[in-house]
Amino acid sequence: MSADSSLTFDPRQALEHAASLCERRGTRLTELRKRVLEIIWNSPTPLGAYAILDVLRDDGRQGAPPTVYRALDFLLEQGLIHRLASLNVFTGCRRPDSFHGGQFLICRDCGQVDELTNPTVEELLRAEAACRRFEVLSQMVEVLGRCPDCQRGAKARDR
Amino acid sequence: MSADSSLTFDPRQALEHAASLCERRGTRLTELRKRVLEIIWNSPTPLGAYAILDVLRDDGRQGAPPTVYRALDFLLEQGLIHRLASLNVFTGCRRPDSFHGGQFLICRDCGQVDELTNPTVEELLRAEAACRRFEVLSQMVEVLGRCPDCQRGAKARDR
DNA sequence: CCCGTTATGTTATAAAGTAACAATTGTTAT
DNA sequence: ATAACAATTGTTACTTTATAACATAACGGG
Ligand SMILES: [Zn+2]
Ligand SMILES: [Zn+2]
Ligand SMILES: [Zn+2]
Ligand SMILES: [Zn+2]
Repeated sequence: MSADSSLTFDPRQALEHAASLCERRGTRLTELRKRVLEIIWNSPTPLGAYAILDVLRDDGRQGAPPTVYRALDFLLEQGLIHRLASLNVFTGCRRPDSFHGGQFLICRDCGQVDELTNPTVEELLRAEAACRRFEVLSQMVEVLGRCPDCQRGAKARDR
Repeated sequence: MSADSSLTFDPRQALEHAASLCERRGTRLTELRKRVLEIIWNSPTPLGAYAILDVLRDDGRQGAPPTVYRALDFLLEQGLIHRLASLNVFTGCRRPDSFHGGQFLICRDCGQVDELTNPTVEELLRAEAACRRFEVLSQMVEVLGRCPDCQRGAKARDR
């Protein structure tokens, strides 16, 4: 196990990282986009677009659905967030440097999410695609289940 | 490469297979549910719930969204179809005998879908989950890209 | 400063999914 | 048979998620 400086875990670090990434790329992480990213990182569980919109409105900012969806589109393009299609929610990417398909463990009960980055899975899928002459554009892996905490909770209740 | 009698590719076979499966399980593949499954299998590309509803109405049958969603829920429970979360569509399962997480190659351009059943991918994900003490309930792999046909089409247009 | 580009504000609407209750059909036990 | 119960389907109304279309504002190079 080696430390990996590119792994982001806390909001502040993620935002700084995102800012420098966008600068390097010549893309514009505007105030709105940065704020949406911050809202996502500040949440313990992934948020839906309308939940993000609610927070923006609490900020006092005007906004309608397109405001949020456009910011989300940008962040998705930049690989700064992932979309969990099975739940219609968005979560911050912990490895925004390298574009990659998302791999997630999603807790059915508490909604918490753990991002995997298993290169073997990605390669296996690429290989499967290649032998079918299928050109891969993006990959999405979503594993639904129960996190350790929620398993304990359920067991405790069983007694 | 060995032939596998449990692989279904055409609607008629899939329906027969589904009927016998449900009979063995003591679950009821009613006319409505069977018809929804047939509609899904008859379509060259996965269908959304409302597209299925349109076909039902063409049949002359009454129906509202819940009619379709309930039938879809049943078919999902029985493992007779999969839901592609990234597109909000449903597709017939080619291996309904063994419950499994879905693994799909989805063509961005024509919408056609190829179902993979790579046990190594499933095992790898289970292993990743296990070493995080995460209890797996279901898996979903969606690879978005371009099928061979659509690659050729795009190339032809490039000339 | 001017002008083209990009980003955001705004209104309205489409698409996907569900809650709640009524009516019907199927099943089981007298 | 028929009453009682369970499962399925019909029906109405609604919530949530996402996008289209157009107006306004901010940015950035000459
Ligand atoms: Zn990521
Ligand atoms: Zn949990
Ligand atoms: Zn399947
Ligand atoms: Zn195609």
